[in-house]
Amino acid sequence: MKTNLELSESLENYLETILDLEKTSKVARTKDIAAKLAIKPGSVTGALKVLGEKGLINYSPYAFITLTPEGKRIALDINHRHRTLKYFLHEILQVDVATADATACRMEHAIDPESLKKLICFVDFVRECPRTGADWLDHFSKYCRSEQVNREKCSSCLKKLPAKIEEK
Amino acid sequence: MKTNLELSESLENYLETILDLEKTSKVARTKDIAAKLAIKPGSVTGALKVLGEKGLINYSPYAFITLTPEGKRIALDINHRHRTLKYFLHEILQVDVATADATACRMEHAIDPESLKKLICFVDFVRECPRTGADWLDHFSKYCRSEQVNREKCSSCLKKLPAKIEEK
DNA sequence: ATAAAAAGTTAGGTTAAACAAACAAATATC
DNA sequence: GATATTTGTTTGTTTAACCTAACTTTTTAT
Repeated sequence: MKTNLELSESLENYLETILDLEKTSKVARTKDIAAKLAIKPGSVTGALKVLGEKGLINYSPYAFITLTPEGKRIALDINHRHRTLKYFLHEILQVDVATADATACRMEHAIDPESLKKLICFVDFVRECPRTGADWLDHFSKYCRSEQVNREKCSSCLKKLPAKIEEK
Repeated sequence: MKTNLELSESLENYLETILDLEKTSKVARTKDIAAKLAIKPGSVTGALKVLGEKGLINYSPYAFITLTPEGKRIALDINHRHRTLKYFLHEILQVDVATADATACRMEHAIDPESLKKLICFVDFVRECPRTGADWLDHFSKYCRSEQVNREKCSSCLKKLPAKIEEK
C-alpha cells in the first residue's frame, strides 16, 4: 500500500480537500473535489487512483470516496499546518482573511516540522505573555500604518503594563 | 521579450541562484547553477533559454550569464522575500539557521505581497517596541522549552520594563 | 599549437499534473 | 421502468521540469 510516503503538493491538496468535504458532506465526490480545486473531474480521477494505491483513500470507481485512517492522519496534519499558518497570518500579522487563507494553503506545503512547532509555540506565547497579547497586537496594527513608534506613548504604555498580570 | 510575467517556482530559483553567483563570482556559470540547485547541467541550459526569452537574463550559448535589469529587479525581490522569511524563522522563531534557510527557500514562492509587507513590519515592530525586543525573544525561547509561563516571574519582568524605554 | 580535460549544449526520454472530449455508469424524472 | 440528466471515467494530448548520454565548444596544460 504505502507506495511512497512523500506526497506532492498536489496530492496534499487532494487529501485536504477530501477531509474538508467529509466534514461538511460526510463523503467526498469527484465533482466537488474538482470544484474546490478548480480543476476538471477527469484530472481528479487520476489523482484518486494514486491516493488509493498509496492506501490513503478508499477508492473504487463510482463509489464514494473516504479517507483511510492513514489518509485521515495525514490530512489532519496538513489541515493543522494550514490552520496554524492562517491564524498567524490573520490574527497576528492581520492579513485579510481571504489572503491569509490562500497564502496558508500554499505555505502549508513548504513549512518544515521544526518551524511549525516554533510557530505554534510563538502564537501561544504572544497570547500568554503579559507583555504581548491583544493590546500589543493593536499597537502593531497602528505601527503598520505609521511605520514608527512614539516614545511618548511607549512610556505611558509601559506604565500601564504591570496591571496586566493581575487580569490573568 | 516579456513572454509571460508569471514565473514558476523553478524559474524563480534559477534567478535567485544567478543573482547569488553574480554577487560572489561576478558571473554565473551553468555548472555552478547546476551545483547550487542540485540538478544536472543539461537541465540548466533549458531553463536559461526560457529566462533568456523572457528577457530576464543575457543568454547566448557558451557565453557567461548575467541578469538583465528586469531580471535583477525580480531576483532582488525574490531574495528580499527569502531574507525576510529566513530572518523571521531564525531570529524570531529561533529555528536553526540551516532549516530556516531551506524553509525560507520554499516559502518565498508562496508568500503574497500583503503578507510579506506585514511580516517585514512585524519583524521591525518586535525589534522597536519596548514591550518586546531581544529580552522578550529570550522569554519566548524559554517558553518554547517549558510550554508555560510563570506568573511569578512575569510580575517581576513587567516591573523591570519601564526602564527599557530609557535605553532606547 | 595541439591534445586532453572541463564545461556547455543537444537530443531523446520520463514523470507528474493538468486538459478536452468521448464514453460509461448512476441517479432522477416522468 | 424507460429515458434524460448528472456524475464519473477513460483515452489521448500537452506542458514543465527534470534525466541520461552523446556531442560540441572552450579552456587548460604540455
